Amino acid sequence: MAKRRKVANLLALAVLSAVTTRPMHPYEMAATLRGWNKERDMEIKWGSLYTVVRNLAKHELIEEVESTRHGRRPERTVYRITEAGRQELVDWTRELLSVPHTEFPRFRAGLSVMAALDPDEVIGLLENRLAALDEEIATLGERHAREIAEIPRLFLIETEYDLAILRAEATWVRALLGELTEGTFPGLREWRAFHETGEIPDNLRELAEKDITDV
Amino acid sequence: MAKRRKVANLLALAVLSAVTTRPMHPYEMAATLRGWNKERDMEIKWGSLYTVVRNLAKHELIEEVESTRHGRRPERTVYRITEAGRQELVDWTRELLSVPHTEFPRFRAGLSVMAALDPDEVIGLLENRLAALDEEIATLGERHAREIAEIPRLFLIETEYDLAILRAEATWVRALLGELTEGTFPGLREWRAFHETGEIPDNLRELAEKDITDV
DNA sequence: TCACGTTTATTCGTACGCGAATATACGCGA
DNA sequence: TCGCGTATATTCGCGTACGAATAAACGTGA
Repeated sequence: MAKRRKVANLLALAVLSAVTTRPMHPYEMAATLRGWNKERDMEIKWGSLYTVVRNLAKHELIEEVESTRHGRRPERTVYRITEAGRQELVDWTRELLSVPHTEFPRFRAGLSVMAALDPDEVIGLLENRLAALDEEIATLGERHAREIAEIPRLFLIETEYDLAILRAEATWVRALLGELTEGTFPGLREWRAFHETGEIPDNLRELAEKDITDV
Repeated sequence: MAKRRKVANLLALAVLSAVTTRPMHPYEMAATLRGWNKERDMEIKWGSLYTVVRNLAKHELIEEVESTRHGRRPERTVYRITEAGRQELVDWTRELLSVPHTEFPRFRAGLSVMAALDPDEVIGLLENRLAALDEEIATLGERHAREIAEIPRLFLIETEYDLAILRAEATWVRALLGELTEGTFPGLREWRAFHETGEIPDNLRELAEKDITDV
């Protein structure tokens, strides 16, 4: 499914959704998206805005309406969405909702090299993480409670998703921490020994060389 | 906390962890990382390998050991990790484990523009997603069960994390789907009406213009 | 009213990420 | 032993994302 988009940057999706409401010039798009708090939903780099807008126009997903100049200010080009653009917005949204895309959170990368640290240090680090997670969950939860009074749930749904995932991560970290502090994590002894003596256990050495043919 | 890394690409972290075991030349690093299934843990683009290695060397996190040539083959440069490199690996791992980094999964972006689609279509899309999620959870679960027999849990911990998050997402999607199919999702009527008539309800129009001053 | 910070609005330069190309060597079947 | 597919190993060129620079206009407090 997940096809190649003519303009791949997600900021383009946001721009399309903004110009759906009415024609705008780039800075107005930025203001609109900021007003909608779109920065909470995706990684937006405002430096990419004009590039993205130009690319959208190049591929005729939006088109120029007029170009005016006020006083000595730089020229402002107003764009409107095209039929193809409307189609792209809908099609892209469909894809994002229906096709799970394998993501690589940085925490996952960290976990994958966790063995590089002493287990006792890992305990401390995970405790820090957990505290930060709990705090973020609290903050987000309060904000959501505040906003749900004014904004239809349809437009806060991403926050609810976010909260669910954050809670799941906190739960998982808490469980792992439990195993580590209580010493029930299998292989904990060898892991600790490795960091005390600096010696790699035989079974691990074997593993490290797995699948590596002599080059 | 999260400071600027001299080499920011996560592939650099993987390279550092590879050359920790013994000095290697780039292609050997690739083979090692592939043997460790590092591609499951982070987005790895092999086209970036030589750039990353060069940058690591430039910043003296790894250093050249020897440069040999076999027959007419291109020259092979063997690198070893430096003390600074070892430090970077440890420090980076610490950061990844302890500091939660706000991520922007694509699904979140999709949810944030969900209103662009008809609710009845959304139901179908989410059902697709759920099916795919369930299947992936099953596959991952089986693989984990198979591998835990041979590999210490310490090196499968990312998979367990992955499973936990996938399960949480599946649960959340299932719940949302329930509300949509049973019609208990608040504002569902307005959402549907908007897509039938194409008319934006007054309270939404107001919202859409929120925070946008006349430009 | 004038100095100065903020908002409005866009352009520019470049680092670097990465797809694709390149080129040799090796294994193995016919 | 010859041909061909695959593995070995690295270089190159292009696009684009994005930080930083630019600059006018506006608001406001003294």
